[in-house]
Amino acid sequence: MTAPADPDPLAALRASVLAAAEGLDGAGGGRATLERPPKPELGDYSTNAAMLLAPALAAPSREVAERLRDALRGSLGSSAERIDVAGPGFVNVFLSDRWHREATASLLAAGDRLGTGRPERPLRVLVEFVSANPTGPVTVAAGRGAAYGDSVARLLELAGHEVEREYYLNDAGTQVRLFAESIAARMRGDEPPEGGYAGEYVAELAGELAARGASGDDLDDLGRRGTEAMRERIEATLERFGVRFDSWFSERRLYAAKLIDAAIAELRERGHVFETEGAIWLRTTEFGDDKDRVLIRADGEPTYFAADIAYHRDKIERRAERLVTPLGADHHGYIPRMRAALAALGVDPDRYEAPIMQLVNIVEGGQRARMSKREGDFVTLDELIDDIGVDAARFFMVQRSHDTAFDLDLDLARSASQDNPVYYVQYAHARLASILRKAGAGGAGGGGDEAAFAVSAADESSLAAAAEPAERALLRRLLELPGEVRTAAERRAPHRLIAYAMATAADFHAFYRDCRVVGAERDTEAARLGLCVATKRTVATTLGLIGVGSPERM
RNA sequence: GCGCCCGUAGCUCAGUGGAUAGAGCGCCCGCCUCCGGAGCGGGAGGCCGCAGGUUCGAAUCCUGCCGGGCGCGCCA
Repeated sequence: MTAPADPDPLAALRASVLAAAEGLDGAGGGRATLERPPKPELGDYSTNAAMLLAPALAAPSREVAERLRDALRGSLGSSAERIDVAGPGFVNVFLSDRWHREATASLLAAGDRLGTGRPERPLRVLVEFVSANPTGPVTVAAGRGAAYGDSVARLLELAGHEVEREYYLNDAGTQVRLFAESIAARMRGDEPPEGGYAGEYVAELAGELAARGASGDDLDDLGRRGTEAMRERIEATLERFGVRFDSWFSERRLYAAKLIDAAIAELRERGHVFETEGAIWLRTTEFGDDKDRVLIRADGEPTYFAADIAYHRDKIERRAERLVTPLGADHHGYIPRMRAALAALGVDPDRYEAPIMQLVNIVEGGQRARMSKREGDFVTLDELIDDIGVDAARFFMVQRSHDTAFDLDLDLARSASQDNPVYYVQYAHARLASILRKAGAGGAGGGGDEAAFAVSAADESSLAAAAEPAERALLRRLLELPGEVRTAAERRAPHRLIAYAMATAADFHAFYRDCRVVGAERDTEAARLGLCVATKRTVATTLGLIGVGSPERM
């Protein structure tokens, strides 16, 4: 019974462990983990299942572990070389040469679909991100949201979900009016109004718009032209950053299509709307919010919240099953009311997810750059890219959990550009490319022959077993990719990929040190070249998820 | 005052119940007749904020406290 090229050998191994645990008739085995022991001498993989089962079986965990070990000996057969019980009841598995050979073959058979997931139930996910007001350039803070949101979108796609990237354009309302007034003031040669936009770009924009015949008297027109000009700039910046949207959803469209009225009508119909003090309110306290919220102000204008309800209702009507909406930390107080609004519409609020983006401080010369858009005193994403490049910018911004505020030290990012972590990973990729070129597997004219080579190497019978510890360590690392992608996608945690990429690069460098590839004995060379091909694809895939390039040469 | 987030090595941060807590940077010591030294190996450096609790086992879960960030508008 050969099951060659199992698409995910680790998943298969985990399934065997779970099946064996279930066979012991205890409850609670479902939470069992399959992980790597802290020391390689302890085994290739380890499970804690016995300790979880012990209470239900009313038996000492060591004893349960021994029974589990016996069951696994039967089910794993020749895949396992040895199975131990250790410590309080860990079951440690040492896998055989055969298993390693099959695992290598499976990596190569996966081709460029490496890491691709197939969830039990693929979801339609709408990732709305950046959504910065079109009243100024993209700031670094918004850039972090862009890097994060785009990586989450890429992750969800690779994990097998259907993803739409959307930018919500606040091209209506108070801020746009202020923006228009600021432009008009500059056209007259005046200072912008109190609370207006003081940035130099406003003056430049005023000049451009005047040259194109815009009038300083028509604020609606100025607002429209001004926000459209900024939108184009924003789009260009994000494009440069490697971020592209499937759709730009205009707030103005909500008004034009009477979607706000429709949303409020539905809320009223469902009995959650009331009027007092001349305003129209939504009773969000009924759904866990700590105070009720205004939908229509006493002056008759809908609030931002009302527009946002209409927008999210529209997302639901477009059949989005999950609404992933990274928000700046200063908006986190907004989440309970949005959840309440969705609940009031009869929508499960858990479909709405708002990961909170904590601050990123740009530090230069030991000082924090200020980033107030209205005061025009900020670092733009374009400036950051000019400074440290797209790859470093995306790598650094995704490196840390979205939930953690961190300092991005420009001096460090610049001066470290030789020893930058991003180059560490990219260097591994370039080195791999070089080895494959040397071996003739990369082909002189490009990577075309690499795939053909991989296919021929995917026949496990031609491969030597990975015998060296460094080979096995690298192989096991590569096998983790599907699980890493799944976990990172589920947790909306692309920063895990950085850690994985670094670990993969480190394992590769150790392998490179210990294992001669080109010129090794025939089966060994084939196996090692196969490992190189798979490693190169793994690194490229992982970096690709972060939007970082994988150079063939550096 | 209330709510959310954070507190882990000198610095920036990983680690959402497992074995002796990790990475990068910085510091110290080694390694290029050999597939790329943008690399590798070794070392120093930790009351995982504090105090209780839960359990076979806690950086991880619960409670309280201390410290920091961000919110608490008929602004967006």
